[in-house]
Parts: sequence; C-alpha cells; structure tokens
Amino acid sequence: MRRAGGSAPTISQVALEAGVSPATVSRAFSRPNMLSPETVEKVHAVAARLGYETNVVARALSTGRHRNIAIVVPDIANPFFPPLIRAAQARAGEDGFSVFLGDSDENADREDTLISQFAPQTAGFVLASSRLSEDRITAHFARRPIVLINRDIARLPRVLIDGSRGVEAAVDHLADLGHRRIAYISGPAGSWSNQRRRRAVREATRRQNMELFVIQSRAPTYEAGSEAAGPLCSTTATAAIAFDDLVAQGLIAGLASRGLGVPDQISVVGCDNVLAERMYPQLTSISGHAEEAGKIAVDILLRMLESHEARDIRYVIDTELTLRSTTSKPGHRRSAKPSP
Amino acid sequence: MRRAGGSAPTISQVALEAGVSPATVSRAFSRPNMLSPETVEKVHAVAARLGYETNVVARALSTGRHRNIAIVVPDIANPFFPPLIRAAQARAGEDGFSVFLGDSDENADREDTLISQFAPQTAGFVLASSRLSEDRITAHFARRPIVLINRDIARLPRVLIDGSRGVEAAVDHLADLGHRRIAYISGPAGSWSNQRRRRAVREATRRQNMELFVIQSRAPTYEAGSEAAGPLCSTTATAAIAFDDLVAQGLIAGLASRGLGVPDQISVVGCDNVLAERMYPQLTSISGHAEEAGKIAVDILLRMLESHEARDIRYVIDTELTLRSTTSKPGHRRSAKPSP
DNA sequence: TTGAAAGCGCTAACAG
DNA sequence: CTGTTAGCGCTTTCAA
Repeated sequence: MRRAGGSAPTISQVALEAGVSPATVSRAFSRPNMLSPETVEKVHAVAARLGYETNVVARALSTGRHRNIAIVVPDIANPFFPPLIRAAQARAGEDGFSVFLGDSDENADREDTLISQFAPQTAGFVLASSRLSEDRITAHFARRPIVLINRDIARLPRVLIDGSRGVEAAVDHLADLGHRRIAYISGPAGSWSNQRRRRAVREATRRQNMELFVIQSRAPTYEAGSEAAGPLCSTTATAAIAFDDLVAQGLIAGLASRGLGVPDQISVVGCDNVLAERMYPQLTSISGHAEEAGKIAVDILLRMLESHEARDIRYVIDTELTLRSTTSKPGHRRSAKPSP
Repeated sequence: MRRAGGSAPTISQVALEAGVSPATVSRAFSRPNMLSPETVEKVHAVAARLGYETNVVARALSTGRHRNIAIVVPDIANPFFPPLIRAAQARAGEDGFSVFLGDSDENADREDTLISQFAPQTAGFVLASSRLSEDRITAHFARRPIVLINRDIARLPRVLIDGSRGVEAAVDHLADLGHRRIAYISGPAGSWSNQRRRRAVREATRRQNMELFVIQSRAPTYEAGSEAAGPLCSTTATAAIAFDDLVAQGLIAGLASRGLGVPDQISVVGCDNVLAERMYPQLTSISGHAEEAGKIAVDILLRMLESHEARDIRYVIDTELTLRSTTSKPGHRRSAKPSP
C-alpha cells in the first residue's frame, strides 16, 4: 500500500531546511533551554512546516529508553482486570506512556513469552496476578523494572489487595448469622490472592470453631464456579465464600440448577466486588479496589523509571465486606447429603 | 537502578562467541535457508546459551517495520470489548505481533491522541466502535493501515456485527407474544451499531404495525440503563429492546426498584449476548460475536501489512436472537402512566 | 555460503 | 550556544 507523502521527515531534513545541525534540531525538542530562543523557534517552525515528529524508535535505540510500559494479566475477560487495566492505562497516558497489553491465558509459559517479547521495547512491566514462578519473575526483574499486583515477593515492588480483613469479616458475619460449617471455593493454586484468602478463611473459621470445607475450582471462571456446586452439595456446609465474584456467580447458578436457592438454602459471599452490585440477588462481596491497584502500580513504576532505583515497596490495599442479599441465617438443605 | 547482568546480549556478542560475523547471526534467524544447516545450528545454540533475543527496536529502525499493532476501544470495562481484545491479541500473538491497547473513554479527541501517540511505533490499527469522525479516520488511514470494527466507512476495511437481523427477530418475537408497543433504549449517538439497531427496530415495528418509543440513554453503561427505567415507565411500552446487555442489565435493576418485574410486567431484550446467560433471570439477547470480530479484524490487518495493499473489505457478521427468560406475554403494568 | 561495511534516525559526549 | 562525531543493534547490499 502506498502511503501518502512517502516516509516521515527526519531530523536531518529539518536541520538542512533550517540551516542548523541535526544535533541542534534534536536539542530544540529535548532540551530547548540549551539553545537560544531564536534557534528553537526557527527549528520548531521548520519542523512544524515539514510535519516532523520525532521517531520514537530511533530515539529508543539511541537512548535505551522508550516511553512504553506493558501490563500483563492472566485473563482480560475476567471482570476483575478491565477496570484495573483502564486505570493503569489512564495513569500511564498522563505521562505520555503507551501501554502494551498481554493476556497470558492463565499460563506461565505464555506469560514468559509475552514478557520477553515486550521487553526490548518496554521500559517496565506491571504484572497483575502473575502465574510465573518467583525465579522467573526475579530473572525478568534483573533486566527491567517490574511492579507486581497481587503477588508478594520480597524486595520487589508490589501492590497487594489483601483480602484477609474482608474474609475475616465475612466469616464473622456468617458466624453471627448462625452458620457453623462453611466452604471456601478455592481459586488458582498459583494465585497469591487465593492463598491469602484461603488462609484467612482457615484462621477465621478456626477461631470461630467452625468447620471448613475447601473445594478446589478448576479456574477462576463462571463455568468452574458452576461446576463447584456439585462438590459443595456433597458437603454439609450452609454457606460458601467464593474465590471471586465470577466464581460466586457461577456457583449460584449451579446451585439454582440443583434446586438450591441463595440465600435461603445456602449463603454465598464473593470477592472483588466487581459483579456483585449488578447481580440478582445482589451479592455480598469483599471489596476489590482494582482501579486503585492499577493506578498505584503504574505510579510506582513510573517513579522507578524516573529515579532509576528500585525501592522495596509493599503497598497494601485493605479490604472490607459489603453486605448485600446473598447471606442469611442457615437454611434447610433439602438435598444435602451428610459428609462422612 | 543497576540492572544485574548488564544489557541483553546483542547480535555481535553471539557472533563473536560463535566465531561468525554479525550478518550471519542475523541471517540465522531471519533467513536460515540462506545458510548451511550447521552454521544455523551452531548460531542457534550459542544464541540460546547466551539468552539472545532479537532486539525489535533495532530491527524496526533498520527495516522500518515494527511488529506492533494497536487496538483502540471506547471503554475496556464495557464487557463487550474484553473478549474482542483477547481474541485480537491472541491472533496478533500468533504472528509475533505485540499489541498496544488504548481506551478512549468514549471520547473522540482522546481517541485521536491515542492514535497519534501509537502511530510512530505501530504498523497498523484496529479501531473498535470508533467515536471519531469519518474525516479523522480517513486522515489516519492515509498514514497507517486501519481496520474498523462496527464502523461502516466506504473504502476502508471493516468488520461489522450487523444487529439488523437479530433485532428483527426480536421484534417479531415480541409481536408474536402479543406486544403492540415497545421501546428502544438507544446507545451512543456516534455508534454505528446503535444506528443500525435503531433503524432495524424502527423498520420492524413499522412492518408489524407496532408503536415505538425511543429512549436515549446517556451512555452504554449499567447506570445509564438503570436511569432509563424512569423514562421507560412514562411510556406505555410493554417491552424494551436495549442497546446492549449492560444497558439491559441496568434497566432491569431500575425497573425492579420501581416495582416492575421482568418479564412479568415488562419484557426486556439485550444485545451482544455477553452478560445474558449469566444474569438472573437469564436475558433474551441478540448475539454479539465479539471474539470473531476481533480475530477477523486482526486477520485482515495482518494481511494488509503483508501485501502492502488495502482492499475494500466489508466483512459482515450476522446476528440472531437467543431466547431466554426475560420475554413473555405483555403483562399488567401497575404503575404505568399513560403517555400523552 | 559467508563477511565487510554502510546505514536506519536519533542522542550524547566532546570540542569549540 | 552550536557543530562534529561516534555509536545504539540490526539488516542488507555488495563482494568474495
């Protein structure tokens, strides 16, 4: 395809036209105050007339600095991430940074590939809910600044949405309602959020002298949540805390198809608060603060890029429980089979 | 920040280590069949050992080709787009392309800025539901290949999800149920999809001799949908077709808060089929095929980049209606006020 | 089949 | 304040 106007004007063409050296043109843009005002003006005028725009690729090669960052997530379609991505993108845009987006499809190798692919044209990374091993993350960090979201690795900058408090509150709330046996529908094994939440459930139930059933879901998806309804039914749990809202949503549907109503027969609590308000019945859920996490992560990353040093930041975002309509007193389970 | 291990290995380092010239290393990757098999193997081995990866920035500067594309959407958080983005990204990844993501926040100027910002390091664009004027799109197209999604501009490559058929089916379905007055909850004025759908509703209702109320929603969001419940209530419509599932979801909630049940008192149909199945009650909706659109768009774009010519492609994806639980015979509207 | 050498467009010492 | 020069890492003629 022939593109109109041929190739873009270069710095040398502007220089020639303006009767100065290429270096002067360069400086007119990057360090105007190093030049006499008239020169700057003259150069700018010529540049504007020629439609000159600095070639970021050339500059990147020359300086090793590119105004690009990349953000990698396990699954764009998981509703937790879009708000995070949007906030991150908006924050990056404020500083004139462009952002690459990578979807690892919940797959560590794919994530690795994406990072390597982006690296040469990327100043730094935001890795959200990374599925990579600590080793691999550290290895990448040795080459490029990285800010982690929901992954807690010492000495790496990270922003963590800590579900503990919210989960505690949820367990207490359930206990107050009279529940004695609850289930945790667990998320991906490699997920820090999941580990954190699971541990919090375990501790809180122990403290409350409640019985806990842990049910592993295949993935953090609606479908997996729906499938988890089966295993849940074969326990005697009267309430469930799901890894996230998506799983909770699936779970509720799965329960419904088994004739179990929420909250009448089983209470359900979600996490991330991302679908909760829009569901019917509205889901009692633990706050997510995804936008904040995205914004803060980019904040930190940009600051690192500027200062050229990595500080051991561990930014923790606290969570709380929002009560809605999917929890109530333990109901009667018509079809519950007693556990062994 | 001092990065361990210094900078990434270069082609020359590999060359030195392998006892060949830089040119040979380059060819070992880009044109292996130009070299003797042994040389290729040797180079690859050394490269792997050193962890060499080709620096795409340098290559881009040298060749003028960068393996980047950008995809720009009005709102990442609108559930229609994530699947589209994911599919696009996956398709691009197959060919080793990285993708920039831009969120225009439903704002034409912002969209313009994003495109200009990406352009210097981008081979081409996918513009989904662009809010830009035709002029501006054409102007950008003069510099870089663009594929449009859901925007119908003659002579530009575009993939269109045409809601007409689905909307027709929805109106017919509603007519069959006995509805005589229906409302269309309209989306963004600049949206091709919206224009298309609105026109289809208008024609189908005329054909069916139904009365049509058009209600403008502020934006394609849950909140706007919810707000639209008010205006809807002040009509005598017994059914509504919403611009998309998100608006439908909000609408149903807004209706509920006014004591109006769906489908008992009002029937509701969504579009895009992206939330529908997971809602309660499950939403009757018109299919969206967002993934297909994303994949095809990138397909076309990559083909353009390869062949260096723009063909006037107009790829239309048809839609159909999926019946679920939010439509039924016209009910009794307790609180309906007659329209003037 | 391989190497030498000349750039791609820009930036960054170093001089002047 | 401004020009000269030497690359950044890769590709690509042109020779050998």
